[in-house]
Amino acid sequence: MQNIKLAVDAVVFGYKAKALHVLLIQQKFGTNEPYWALPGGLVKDDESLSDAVKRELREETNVTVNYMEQLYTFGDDLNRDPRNRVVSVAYFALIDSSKTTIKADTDADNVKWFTIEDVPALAFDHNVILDTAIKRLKTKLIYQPVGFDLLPNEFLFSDLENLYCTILGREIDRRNFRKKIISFDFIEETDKIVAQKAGRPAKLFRFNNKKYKALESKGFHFEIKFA
Amino acid sequence: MQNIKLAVDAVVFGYKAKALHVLLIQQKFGTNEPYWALPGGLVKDDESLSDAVKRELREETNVTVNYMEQLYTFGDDLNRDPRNRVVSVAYFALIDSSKTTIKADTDADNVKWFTIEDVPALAFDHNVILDTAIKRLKTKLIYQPVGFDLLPNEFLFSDLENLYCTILGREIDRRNFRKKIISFDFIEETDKIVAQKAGRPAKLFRFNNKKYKALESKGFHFEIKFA
DNA sequence: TATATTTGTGTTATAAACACACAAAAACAA
DNA sequence: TTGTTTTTGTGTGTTTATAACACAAATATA
Repeated sequence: MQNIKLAVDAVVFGYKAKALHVLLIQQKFGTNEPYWALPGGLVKDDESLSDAVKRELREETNVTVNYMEQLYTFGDDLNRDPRNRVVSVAYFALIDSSKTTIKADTDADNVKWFTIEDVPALAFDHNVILDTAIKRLKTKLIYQPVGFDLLPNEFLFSDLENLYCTILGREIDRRNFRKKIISFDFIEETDKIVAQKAGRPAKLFRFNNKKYKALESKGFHFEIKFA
Repeated sequence: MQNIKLAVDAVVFGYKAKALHVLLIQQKFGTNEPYWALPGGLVKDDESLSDAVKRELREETNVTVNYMEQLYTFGDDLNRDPRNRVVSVAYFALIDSSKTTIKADTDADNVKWFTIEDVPALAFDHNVILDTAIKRLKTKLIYQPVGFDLLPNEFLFSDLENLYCTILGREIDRRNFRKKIISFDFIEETDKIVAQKAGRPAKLFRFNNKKYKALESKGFHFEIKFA
């Protein structure tokens, strides 16, 4: 008779104030020390894995995500949860944080965005899960147009560029970046222009997912590489 | 009280007779219809996921793999196993089939290599798992030097080329392919020359994993693309 | 010794990536 | 109102990588 518990955890990324953020929760456990942790919990018997993540995210953080995929299943460390043998299927999610208001709900005590640099020591092996997710995000940014899932529908070029710079952690040439992105047919220039804090006002752009999907099905491969 | 079983399954690829093969088993289940299936089974309480796969592979097929990584966790279909709720963590493995002799062992009835084209209807959702693994193999061939894990230590260029052609399912230019591969510092020419069935004898080449790892850690990115 | 088969090799053309600097539009301060 | 600061917007030449392409060398076999 097997006695292994199955859980799901979610790494939810958002991009605010020119920095990559991750969504963490602090659960109330009686008088236990209040570790921060990734949102997640045990899977129910009659529930799919992806439904379980969505339910936990709803219950604990009240967010809905733009993009989600399975990340990795953590089950090699037998004591990752000291109480039980728990295997966790981790998910990777992206969110437009500008249109989301997080709130503590039923079983969570506290929900908060942390910039990646300020993430504290987390419960269980959640720092390892987070590191895995950050690596995945970096490679996905290059090979798939997931950056747009971290931004509002209509975005400034400078925000997109800054997102790539800060997440990948390197300088990029503004002109070459812009040239490349604009060469994609699924990037649309709107006729809206917004004022900045200082300097010349900027155009808003839009990512057309329908056009992207059409191109992708014709064999197009998104890729953004820079030195 | 949760009642979900946790299993592991392995998709083991081999390359023989100029074709991609996968290792399947047929278990004895009393008088049940003998479906072919991926090697795998339930995880033990005191065993890591990767140990579980290795154990099942040893017990059921007696192979040791060159390369293994976690593939995906299948747990969205609640009835993928009609008997119980079973969530399976699938692994992806590569093997040099020339130096491996498979054999039926303790709890397996029958073990066999199938070419990808000849794979029958498998047990559970194993055809879905296999398809996922094939996709993963195709992308890994392009971005990581895993092709060498399907070949003997010392291999013919024509075998490597044929491996890429058949797995990716497209023609490649022999001269450009060779030029590219040889340009990598981790490909070594041996001084061995072997006779062919017909035609000019060919040199043996070797993949130097140590050199590859050194380059990789310096930021080198393997990539093979062809039109 | 001629024929079939497989290995081995170079060059040119085309496309993509890289490096690089200045003008335009606005806000703010003097 | 003028100049200073800040941010957006744009083009070209250089270098590197990919793409296309054909014939000679070495062996086995008829």
